[in-house]
Amino acid sequence: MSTTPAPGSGSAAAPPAASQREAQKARTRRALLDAALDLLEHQSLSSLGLREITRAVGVSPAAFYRHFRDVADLGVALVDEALDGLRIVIRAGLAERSTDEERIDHAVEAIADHVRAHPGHVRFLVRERHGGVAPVRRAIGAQLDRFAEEVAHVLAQDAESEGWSPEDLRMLAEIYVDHMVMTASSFLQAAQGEGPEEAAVARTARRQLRLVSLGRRHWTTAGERDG
Amino acid sequence: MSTTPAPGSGSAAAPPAASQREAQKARTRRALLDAALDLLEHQSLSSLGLREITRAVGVSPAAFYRHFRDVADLGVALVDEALDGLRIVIRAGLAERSTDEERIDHAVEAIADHVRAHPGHVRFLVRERHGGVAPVRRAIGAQLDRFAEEVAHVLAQDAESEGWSPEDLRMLAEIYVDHMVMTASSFLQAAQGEGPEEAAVARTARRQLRLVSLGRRHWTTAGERDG
DNA sequence: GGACTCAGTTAACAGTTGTGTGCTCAGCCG
DNA sequence: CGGCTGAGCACACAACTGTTAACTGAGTCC
Repeated sequence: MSTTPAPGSGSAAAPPAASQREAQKARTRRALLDAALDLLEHQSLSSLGLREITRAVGVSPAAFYRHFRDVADLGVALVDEALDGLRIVIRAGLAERSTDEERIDHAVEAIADHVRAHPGHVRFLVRERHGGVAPVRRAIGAQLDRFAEEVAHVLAQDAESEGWSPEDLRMLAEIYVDHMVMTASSFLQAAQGEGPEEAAVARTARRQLRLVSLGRRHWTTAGERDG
Repeated sequence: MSTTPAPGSGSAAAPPAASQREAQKARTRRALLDAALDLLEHQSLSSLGLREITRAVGVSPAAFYRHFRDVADLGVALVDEALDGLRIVIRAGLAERSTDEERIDHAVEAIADHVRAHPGHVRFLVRERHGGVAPVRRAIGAQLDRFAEEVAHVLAQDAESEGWSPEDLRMLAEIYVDHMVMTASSFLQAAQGEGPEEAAVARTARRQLRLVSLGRRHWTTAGERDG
């Protein structure tokens, strides 16, 4: 049972005048979200039943409707939660470090930490990114899109990015974001004994990022054909 | 309703002495697989019901057991089908073309064609790669693993790969395989009006491959730190 | 302290699900 | 031809699903 707090709740999110009443409401809401996350370890959202969730929490099925319209609605709530955490971690890291080498090491380590701290949220994200529930899939897509835009913006401020078109920066950012998701997924598998161990995953991820970073350095001197 | 043949059935797969009896059996088996694929357009495997499939085909629920033990079992059958097709297409293309530019253009076009020809299979693959049904997830993982190994083997025969360790070749191959899956997924979204159009997806994919290819060319002259 | 709000309850609704048993009858084989 | 095999059928089973309705009672507000 995951009793870890929601990823976003680390720094911001002040308790909004909790009048014992809405405090209790918030607690069961959290319980529903957490129970859903636990159940989603072994299935995907489109097969997760409303009753299944309420049973795990210990409330009646009807109580669910006081918090969410749908299971899909709950899913969308989970998306926001899951990606807010990741964005904060990575963006802060990227902006500060100087050399490529440092940035790569830090980013990979940050991903590993995040996966260790919030495995449920990460699994949910990776699984439902292409999953069967349209609203959730769209929500994840939109969030990752926004994320890529931010990364592109950070990259634009590097000295190396001189002469890069916005389109190419965006393309590069998408490589990074996709790679991040894949790496997170690999860490997750490592954590539960499937596939290579965590150290090997980190090593491969670093090398891949280094190769991309190498391609980036030689891009403008070579590229610019193709329409 | 997809009435397209299975991806693998293009070149090999001779009809194994179809005695009208097992021919009919094979036909309903196909019907079950196709119906499942259609239904999976709007949901994921872990929520796909056995009765749902048989109802779509027009046979009784009990008939299902003559062909598959489980819905998960049917899923594994779909995995083999879906990846056999892709592997043949890509591997053939990669081995023949000479310059990077040609290979990239050809690979992206081959992916686009394959997605157009077998959207259901591709969607299934992308969706269930991280999906909630363990046997299917493992089957896809194993197949993609084998795929990456083959790509690494092809890459090893390039002149550019001199001095590359098997581990680094494998790392590079994984970039390519993951990128291929992501590209296929983007084409799929494009085909149904979500996200950028097909031409834009192809353009971005080509640029990304070009950047990776650039990193590859400068790898050995720069790399080889990190343990 | 009395009216009110509203998170959570109980009970019932009509469908649905996976699985088992025994049957039928077209196709195969000697 | 006659016997056998086995794909598909009809039917029944208990268990489960999402959703609605009316109700309860603790917390809030004036």
